[in-house]
Amino acid sequence: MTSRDAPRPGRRVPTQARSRARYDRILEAAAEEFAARGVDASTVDDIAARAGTSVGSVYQFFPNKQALYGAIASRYLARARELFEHWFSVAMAPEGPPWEALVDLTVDAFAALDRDGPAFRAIWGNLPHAAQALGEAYAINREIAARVALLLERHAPTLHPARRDLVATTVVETMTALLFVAARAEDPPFSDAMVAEAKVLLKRYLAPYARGAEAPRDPGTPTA
Amino acid sequence: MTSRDAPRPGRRVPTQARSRARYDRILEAAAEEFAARGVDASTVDDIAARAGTSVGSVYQFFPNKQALYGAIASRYLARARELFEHWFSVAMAPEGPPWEALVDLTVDAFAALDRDGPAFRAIWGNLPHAAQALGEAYAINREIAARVALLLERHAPTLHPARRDLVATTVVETMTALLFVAARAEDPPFSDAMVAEAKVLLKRYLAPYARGAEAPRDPGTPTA
Amino acid sequence: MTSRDAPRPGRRVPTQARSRARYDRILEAAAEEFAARGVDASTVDDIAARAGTSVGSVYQFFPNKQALYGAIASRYLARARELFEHWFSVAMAPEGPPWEALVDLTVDAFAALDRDGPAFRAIWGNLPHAAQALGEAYAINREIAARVALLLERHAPTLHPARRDLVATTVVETMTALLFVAARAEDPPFSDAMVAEAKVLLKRYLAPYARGAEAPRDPGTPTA
Amino acid sequence: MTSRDAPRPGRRVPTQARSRARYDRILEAAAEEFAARGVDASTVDDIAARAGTSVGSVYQFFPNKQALYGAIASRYLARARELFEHWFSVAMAPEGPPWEALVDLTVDAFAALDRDGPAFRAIWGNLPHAAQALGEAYAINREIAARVALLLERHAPTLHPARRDLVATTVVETMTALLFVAARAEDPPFSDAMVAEAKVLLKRYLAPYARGAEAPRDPGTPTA
DNA sequence: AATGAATGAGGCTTCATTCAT
DNA sequence: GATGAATGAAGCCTCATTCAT
Repeated sequence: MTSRDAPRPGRRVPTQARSRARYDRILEAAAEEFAARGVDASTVDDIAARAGTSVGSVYQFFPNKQALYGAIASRYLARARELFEHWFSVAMAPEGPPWEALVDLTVDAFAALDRDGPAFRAIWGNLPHAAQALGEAYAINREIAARVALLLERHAPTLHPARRDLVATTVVETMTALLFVAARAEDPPFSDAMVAEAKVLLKRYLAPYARGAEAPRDPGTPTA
Repeated sequence: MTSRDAPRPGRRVPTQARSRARYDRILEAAAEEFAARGVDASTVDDIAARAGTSVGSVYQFFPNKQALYGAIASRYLARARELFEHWFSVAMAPEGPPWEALVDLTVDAFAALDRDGPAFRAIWGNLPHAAQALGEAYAINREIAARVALLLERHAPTLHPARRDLVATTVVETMTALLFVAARAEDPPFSDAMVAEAKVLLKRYLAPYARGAEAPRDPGTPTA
Repeated sequence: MTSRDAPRPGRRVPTQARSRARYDRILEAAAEEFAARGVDASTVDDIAARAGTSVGSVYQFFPNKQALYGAIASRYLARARELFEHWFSVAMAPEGPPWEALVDLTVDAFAALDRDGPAFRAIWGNLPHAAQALGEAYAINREIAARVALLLERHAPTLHPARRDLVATTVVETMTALLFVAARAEDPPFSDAMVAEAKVLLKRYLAPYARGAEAPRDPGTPTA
Repeated sequence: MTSRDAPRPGRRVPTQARSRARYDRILEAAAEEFAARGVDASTVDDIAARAGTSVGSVYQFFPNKQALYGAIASRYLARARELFEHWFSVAMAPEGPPWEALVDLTVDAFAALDRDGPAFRAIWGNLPHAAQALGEAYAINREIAARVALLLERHAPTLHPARRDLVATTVVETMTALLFVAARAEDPPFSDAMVAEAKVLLKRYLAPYARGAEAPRDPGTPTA
């Protein structure tokens, strides 16, 4: 992950490693600033200072402030994709876990992703910047929702495709919102409770869909 | 919170009809700008132009840009409070509606609130500014959640108080997130579907709690 | 020239006149800075300070630094055009002055133009900026040379058109260069002598062409 | 002016072949950049890249960017001096060429100097930098004009010394300006025509002075 | 000696806020 | 009160120069 192959012992990690470390520190600092004050209120100078470097170095790696947001988001997305790829295979296995377990696993996975740092808060608290930073029409949630829709296709096959997208969007937005609250909270027990409650909510919401049919008797299912 | 008379700090609330109209136009213009480009990217000049006035007039009514956000949020909150007051009395009536209807009514009421203009998007899309604008530790959602907790007290009396707050927060954040998506969508049918789905979700989530007990058999209820 | 029509006596010149004066002061200051240190070495802050205003005011009138150069050049060009228009009519008159007088008049006119301020030095000492400031392919000298070519058409009708452009260019570049030296010199007598010498040079150069034919015997005329 | 040995301030003049080549490449690259975009718009990085080295190497040889301009100008001047030295001796010879031939030779020599590379354009297109780079009060043209004055002393001995300087300056500025236009032109035939025209102009201008007296009847000679 | 990553001063420009009219 | 020109602090970004490798 760090360098390609083991350099001659005791040498030559320098520039590469130095650079890489600096890059990481900058990204981390940016995420912290973005999470704490918002993208717009964060200054590149402050980010550099927090990263222990100079503005110049920031611009060595990133063409502008937006690009910092973009890099953070991309990183996060890459990891999120990995996660999904993993749960996908798990979920697809002939003897895969029941869907409830899948919800638990997914929420936990995302919650873990969030805990890894302030990146999560930086991204979801500044979503309007995503479009600018990742290409005009791009939306992170859209991408994640598309993957959730695929899961639904397996676990709620009778759900009408159009409805499926609606449900996927609902799931993603809800999970995101609740995990965001959890991530923002200073109080760890509360965070944990929030994560747990998110699971409860999602499972109650999805249960009727997952039952294999659209649960005709459920009072909450719209007739239209 | 800000009493009607006694025009303290935030400059004076205009009385003359002319002024009042201008004040409203400014707030409306600000909400539109905030919703469209975000608070930070909106300039006071643009807001004034959109309102058909001059910067000077904006500063006649508002001490600074943040105050515009604050005023929009306050207005929104005031209306939300009214709504709650109303549903409260309805819900409290001896022969009040069943809780499911209450969910429908509330979601619809909020959805209507959103439709009244871009204020909703302006507020929820720029939440980080809420603290700055409304006082350091203030959070809109907290206030709304507190009122939801009161409703829960009536409809899910057996829910442990601590849990109640958690549930209230969950409900508010979820509803907010989903209505935000609905409000943001360009596509009206999708918006409507989203609102409908929000009701479904909330009802499925709350049903076990509302059943009068913590629904011991529900698989989603955490044991801890 | 200043305001369109006499305002009610004792009133309403204010804003208009104020603004206009500021605009002029800024342009003057810019010309001085550009002439003294070059466009690139001049800072907008210094220009504003020299003009007795703030940067903001500079940007109220000009979108960027280049535009200052552009405005100075345009102004100069407009006046130069006026001059030419004038000499044109004089030169075209049935009993117009002999061409030698025309050279004197033109050089004097331009020399006067230069004396009006540092604009001349600002422009000709920073010519490379002309293209950027006035539109990609634009060149001031080209425009002036084109007008000189018209004069040549009258006074040296036998000169081959292609040659005419060459001569016009030569005249303009030479006059410009010499007047530039004169304008740059701190020593007024030297400046005057330089201007006089420029006339001498141009007249000696043009005499053979003006004689009505290409002066076959002139040893300096190339055979090719 | 800067003696060849004794490598004082401006860092050391390289001796090793490798170094020498690099030094030359850097200077050439700098001249090209300066000619193409101007001194201020050229970055040291771009120069290094064009020279196929690194910034560090540039600073090995030159203490700062100005010094690059200075070195280019010095080099050019050195060659110009050589040229003059040569024509001097030619012109001084008992049976030297007539002055007209000398003009042709000189213009051609300078034109050749220009063609040797972009150095000429780099220097004359960025004259404001000459003072900074070569010492506060220094002016290249002054030095060249001084040498031309020496030639005049021989060929127009009756010219009053004060006048002589004026004429020398006029000659230098004119020649420079015209050759600059020629050097800048993309179109080779036009360049050649321009050079030819410059000879024509100079010969017509100098003829009366060279005739050995101040040509009393010449209409262009000022009486003052 | 060569390299190029790191530094940070400083320039351009924006825009919240003030204030003269 | 209303207007919008004026102000200037502050942010983004560039690039000359330094310095560790």
